[in-house]
Amino acid sequence: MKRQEASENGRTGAVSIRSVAERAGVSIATVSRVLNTPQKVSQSTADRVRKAIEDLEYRPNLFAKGLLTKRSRVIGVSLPDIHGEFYSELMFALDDRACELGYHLLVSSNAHRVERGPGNGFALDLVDGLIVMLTERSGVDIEGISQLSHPAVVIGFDEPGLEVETIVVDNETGARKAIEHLLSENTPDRCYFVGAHRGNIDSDERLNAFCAALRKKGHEPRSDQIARREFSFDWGWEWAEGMIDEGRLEDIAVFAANDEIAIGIANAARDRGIEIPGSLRIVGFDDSRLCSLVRPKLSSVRMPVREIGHAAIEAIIRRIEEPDSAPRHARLATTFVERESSGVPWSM
Amino acid sequence: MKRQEASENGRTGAVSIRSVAERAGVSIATVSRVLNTPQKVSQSTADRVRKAIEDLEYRPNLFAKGLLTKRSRVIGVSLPDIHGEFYSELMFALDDRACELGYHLLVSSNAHRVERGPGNGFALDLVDGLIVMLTERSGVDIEGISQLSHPAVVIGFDEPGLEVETIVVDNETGARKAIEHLLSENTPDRCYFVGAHRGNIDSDERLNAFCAALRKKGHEPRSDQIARREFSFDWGWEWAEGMIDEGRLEDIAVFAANDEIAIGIANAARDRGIEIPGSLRIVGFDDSRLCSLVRPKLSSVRMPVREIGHAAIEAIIRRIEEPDSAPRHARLATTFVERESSGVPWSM
DNA sequence: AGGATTTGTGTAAGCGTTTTCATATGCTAC
DNA sequence: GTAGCATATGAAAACGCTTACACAAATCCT
Repeated sequence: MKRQEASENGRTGAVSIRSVAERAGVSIATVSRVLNTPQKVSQSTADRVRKAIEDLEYRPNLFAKGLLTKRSRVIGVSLPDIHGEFYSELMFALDDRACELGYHLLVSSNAHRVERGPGNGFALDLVDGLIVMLTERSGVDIEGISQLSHPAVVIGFDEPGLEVETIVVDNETGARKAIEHLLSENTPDRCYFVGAHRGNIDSDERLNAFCAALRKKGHEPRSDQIARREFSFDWGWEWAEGMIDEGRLEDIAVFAANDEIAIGIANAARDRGIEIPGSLRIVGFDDSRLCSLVRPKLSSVRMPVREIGHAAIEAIIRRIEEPDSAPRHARLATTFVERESSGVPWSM
Repeated sequence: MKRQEASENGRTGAVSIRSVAERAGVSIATVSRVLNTPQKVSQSTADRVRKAIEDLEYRPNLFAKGLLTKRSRVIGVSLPDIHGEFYSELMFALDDRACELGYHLLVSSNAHRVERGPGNGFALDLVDGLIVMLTERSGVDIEGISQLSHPAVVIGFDEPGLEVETIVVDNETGARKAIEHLLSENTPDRCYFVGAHRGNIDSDERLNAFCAALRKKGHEPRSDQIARREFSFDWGWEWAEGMIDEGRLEDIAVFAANDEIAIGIANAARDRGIEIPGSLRIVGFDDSRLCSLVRPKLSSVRMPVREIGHAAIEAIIRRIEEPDSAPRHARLATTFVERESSGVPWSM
């Protein structure tokens, strides 16, 4: 009914280091050495042991191993409740590098929610280290993270004297370029920012860049130039509808805090016959694949997602292997990507 | 420099079940029982032990526990190299349910690639069970999966006598509805299918539904009505350009095997002044968020992503807890979602 | 009231590894 | 030829936990 091997070894895991040792006619210590420190074993014995391992399809028990070594080669990843392309891109990047370096990913998007379900928190004690991604300034105990008994890396939040390794994106550079681009054709009093709620780290930083650029032009942003709610298509749409109703969506430039908002605005404008970029110029943020899928193609600011993922993995592994090294703080650049939606108005 | 607690307990893990036992004045067996079988311990001792656990911030060592119980409450998830919304939605659904049931997710998109990197294969022996998602008919050893020493659930592939639990999507129902919808306004000889390469399970099934519907109308699909390459925007675009060059993209209906292809086609058509749905009617597949972001809004076929994720988790946990129960085979329905891109041609 | 059961707790035997220490073997060097 | 050393292997002690078994005390029955 079952397979030959299966019944031969009895049940799962029945083939232990002991079986291998017996079959190869050596002690279990030697088997262990063949696996971990081959240079300490003579060629001939090693070959014999390896043969036995293969014959028996032996795989070391990771629990036993972990019990001794306190290592699992598993990295915990805690993500905020974000959806969309960004999530999958980041996961791929993380997984990619982790795989290369012989690690695995234990993922949770719920980990940060306070004690959800019976699996209290994370399988914290199984992982060698933790990558935590933050998007909100509040509600997270950054102090707590740095005092975890595990090595940790934080993505998305940084602060001068933080005792934890961090990786952040430099929203400022890309955003500034984007806004300066808009300001080259529109006066600062006719530029608008549409973002997520106050407290969202990225949205706030993008807004700061926006305000700074306007001020540099000698214009103090009016409160009506700034709208905040959430990172969604619907919010962009709604905002745009409101503007149109007041007859104010023409001959202006909008810097949206992400691509979805930007597309919401663009769609509303389009449906009401407002030309992009003829009368309304728009720049999004994230440079997601959406940008090239919509018409006109959306100008945006590129997030270095792959780089973030790779850096995070490398950072956490460094922390795991050299826990006493000083935590580093990486800052990855964003870059403005010009497409059609922010073209020079009369170029059409 | 460090925290009080930290130095008190020495290093990580220094607080073991033994420390708790001593502090509470009981044996380690009792501590273990308080944690695992509280009903076997008197109220008063239990309280005392729990107090000690709290004071010491004791957390059981999962490796030691796993060594005995052979359980980690971790589920392995192996995903194919898919990008986009689908991935993140599925992950959320999986995580969501897993969390609720006290399990964690060990994820890899590389696991299926043959022995990539030093972390050979999966951290297979740490997980209690495996969820494997398949998209290609070839290159995967389904026999191998079913004979893994671990419980397993396969998403995306099914076959009559398979000895492994499966969860598949019924591409046929939704696809048929979609095509019948197209056929209500277009003759079968003017309907086209644009999909991914042969061998992709979903694309093939969708194509089958397409052909079946056409045959039912008494029309044997011509080879030029079927185009296959990949699930991408660019492929859709390219196909459409080719059709336009031959002057054949008008007064027809297209069933695309996913939303991206559909949008590629729609964009190409739009740029060349072909009206949708006036002259070209399109239906996509997946019902991703893209559908509502593009203009005209894209008709599509909804994949029950959340349901798949939830079902997969429930299935694998059932297999873990009752390994001898007969493997079930779930088939989840898809549903046609009508939007603008497939509207009645003259309704505009 | 005395044996039978139930209840609460401790003792100790593993679980499958890694790793220290001791031992044995074969060399090199005097 | 024997002291000295590198090399190859084995014995055994952890690692932190669960659980079968043993035992004492408290509870129950007739």
